[in-house]
Amino acid sequence: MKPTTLKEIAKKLGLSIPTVSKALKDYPDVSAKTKKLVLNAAEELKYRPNSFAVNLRTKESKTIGLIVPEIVHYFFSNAIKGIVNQAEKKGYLVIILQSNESFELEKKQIELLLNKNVDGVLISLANSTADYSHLSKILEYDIPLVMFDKIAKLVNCSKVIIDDRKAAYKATQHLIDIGCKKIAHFRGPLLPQNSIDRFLGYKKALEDNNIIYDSSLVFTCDEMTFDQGKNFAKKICKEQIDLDAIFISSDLVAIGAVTEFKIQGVLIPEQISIVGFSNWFMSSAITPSLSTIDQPGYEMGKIAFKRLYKELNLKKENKEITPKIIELETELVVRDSTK
Amino acid sequence: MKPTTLKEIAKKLGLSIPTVSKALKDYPDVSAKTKKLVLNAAEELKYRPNSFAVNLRTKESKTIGLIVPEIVHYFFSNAIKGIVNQAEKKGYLVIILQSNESFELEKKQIELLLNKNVDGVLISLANSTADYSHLSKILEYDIPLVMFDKIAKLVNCSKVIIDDRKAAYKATQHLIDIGCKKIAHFRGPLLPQNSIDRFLGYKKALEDNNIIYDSSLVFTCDEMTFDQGKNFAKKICKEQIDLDAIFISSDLVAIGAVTEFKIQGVLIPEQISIVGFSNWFMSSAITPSLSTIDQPGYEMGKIAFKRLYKELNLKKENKEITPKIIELETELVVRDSTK
DNA sequence: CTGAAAGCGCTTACAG
DNA sequence: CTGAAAGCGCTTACAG
Repeated sequence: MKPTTLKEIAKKLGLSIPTVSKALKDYPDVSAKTKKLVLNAAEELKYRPNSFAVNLRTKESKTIGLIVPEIVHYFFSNAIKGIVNQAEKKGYLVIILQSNESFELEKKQIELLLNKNVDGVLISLANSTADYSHLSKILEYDIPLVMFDKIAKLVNCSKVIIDDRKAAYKATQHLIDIGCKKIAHFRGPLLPQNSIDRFLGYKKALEDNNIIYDSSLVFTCDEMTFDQGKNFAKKICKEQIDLDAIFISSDLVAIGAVTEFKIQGVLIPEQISIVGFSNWFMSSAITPSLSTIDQPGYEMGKIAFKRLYKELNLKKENKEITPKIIELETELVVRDSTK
Repeated sequence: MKPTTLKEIAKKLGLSIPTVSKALKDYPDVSAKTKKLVLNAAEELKYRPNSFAVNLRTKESKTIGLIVPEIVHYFFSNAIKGIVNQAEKKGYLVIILQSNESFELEKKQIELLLNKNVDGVLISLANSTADYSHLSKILEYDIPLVMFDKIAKLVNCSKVIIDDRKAAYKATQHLIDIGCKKIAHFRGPLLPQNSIDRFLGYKKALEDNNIIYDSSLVFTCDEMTFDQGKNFAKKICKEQIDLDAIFISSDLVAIGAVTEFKIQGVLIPEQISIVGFSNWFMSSAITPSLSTIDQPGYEMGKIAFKRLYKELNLKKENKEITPKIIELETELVVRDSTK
């Protein structure tokens, strides 16, 4: 079945194409009678505007691009969900791309989105992204850009983030409050701002409580996996590293650690208290349930889109866009691993 | 910065628009000298074809639509990943939508995709989808459609599936082989083909082994959640239901059950052997590790796109599309919960 | 080898 | 109230 065009409706009714177009768009200068005729014919012929033509005329596609480092992550798939749902509500469709934590891929994908003429871009950066010219390029083309969670401070666009430093501080302070003195930290990779900030928050909490920072208690994960958690836990047991608590930058890693500690017979929280990060749904399910920082993925996605939507509209009205940093509150969720 | 058009390049070089267009597309009837000139100018002016105009001319957008019931599911996010990666390789972009297991939303979203003039559609159905006219509509517009995992047998399009019945049979047979005699089943909701087939495979295995099917041993989950698993396990303990094995249609539900059984002091696999379904990454992580059926999500997504790609090309060549059912092999992964 | 012409399907400013 | 005209930016068949 071929799609119907305005031309066909016009021909059928003996009207001109502009009149049909205007009738369908309910322009005030078309007679009610004509409108009715056109509407009926459109219905009958199952008219559907050719979006390619509309895009070309209006210079917008009502489509945005989204790049995340990894789709298969509870946090990101939740963020995607928030973005997609919100976008749909506002009449926007979302093209999704995954950088796979690769800087090179991320650059290529931004090219793809620019070639596609998306109206705006939402991005959470790859861990390996160290240069930001590909992002500046988006801005140069006057395409609204909003970064969320994994951001680059140096890029002058709106950002939706949590205060990682504060959240990490809160987590560490909690461990101190329940009496822990030798607090280790499993941190994320070196480059991403999040891991840096979480590490700094951890360190600051120690300092503020007069606990001497000991770099030998900081373990750096190159990948945030279950096995990393297991392995570090194994190492701690094997080398009998003396500690009574760990603040771990990711629930998945934390659950790996908890699993290994259980196997090794280490009691949680009696011997080691643990706080994770993200409030992955499994953290409430495991035994002992995991204390953690709730990182609102769905909410972040939703708000990132909302901000982008605002900028999209500002642009349409030729108003200036002033980048905005939106910081969402995080909450410490206390569970059995710190009781 | 305004995007450069062919017109601008033509003007700059004193050439016509068609010549510039052909030079950029490396047509053989343009002189090498002109090509060089044009290529240089295009580079310098950062020319990028206006995709809206290209779409309108070529009548294709190199974009496909994807609808899944739920983005935040390990299986689906993996399938999405497979689709997006494969599509990118073939020069296609993917618009993603989530039906939220709602039939109504699914219908609306198909309208959105048709309005968008996507080149093809990939879909995994909502549990509540009971009527298929919205899917037939896609086919009526000659838009290639491929369903994966959650399919409707009645729709005449290509499908990528696993043999759920066979997989369930395999899982149940394994429980029988290790000596279990009173085998329960936690099944999924009533409507989806998958839950039906898995149930039938379970039943068939019992029959083939002369074990009498007992409907009181079948527990129906309305949602496949951790808590459902916990709750059914709790019920089994409380009512002291006599069984020595359970085949559970989802790893998440199975892990919920395992967690509850551990709390209740039921030994796995000594008292109850358990086989899950999907091979979620956590199933190898928990203790005891969970035997399960490996359901290749990434692979299914990849192959679904490949099939769609094939149909997209057949359509371009005006060749007829013969729907194809592609069945992927599943494997039983034996772990500690059945040893 | 180059370019004038037509057209993809729509929208909108303008004339009548 | 209706329609002829122009144009969005490109591609392609055709003339020269």
